[in-house]
Amino acid sequence: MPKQYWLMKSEPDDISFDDVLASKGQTTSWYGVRNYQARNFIRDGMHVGDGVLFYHSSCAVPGIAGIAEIVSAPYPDATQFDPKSPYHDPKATPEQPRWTGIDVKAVHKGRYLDLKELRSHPELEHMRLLAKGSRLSVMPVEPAEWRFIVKLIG
DNA sequence: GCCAACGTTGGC
DNA sequence: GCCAACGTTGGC
Repeated sequence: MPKQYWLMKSEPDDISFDDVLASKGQTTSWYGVRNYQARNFIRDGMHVGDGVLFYHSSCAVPGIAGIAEIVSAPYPDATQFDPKSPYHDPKATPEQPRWTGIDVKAVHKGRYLDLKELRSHPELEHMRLLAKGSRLSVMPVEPAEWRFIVKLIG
């Protein structure tokens, strides 16, 4: 399985890249994805060792905050079973889970690439993130885009 | 807070 | 299966 690349959005007011860097093992459990397309990318596409662009959304300066890595297999997102969680799904059961989580480790923080800069590079004009109306919180990144962005981050 | 774009729900 | 109504995302 060749290494694949992903972009994952987090609201920094909730969990920022720095928060993950500061946490135990620099690793966080990615939970709360409640969109089927995004879920399918996690459940069916992600493997240990895949690269992740950690994106900050719904904040003052949206952009790519750092590089991360998938460090677990996908597993049922525990918050779906928790009635007290905002991510609770009454239709999900442990026997028939509906939503998927995965462990993500922060590996490198370089220069912050804000959205305006991302849009300024012709090399990135076809990024799914930048497509009109794109709202997915988890999406694939092309290897060429990944290499270009990693170079920019430094 | 606004609003465009997209996803989901539910009546029929 | 259609589609209107509603909810959410996320940049600005």
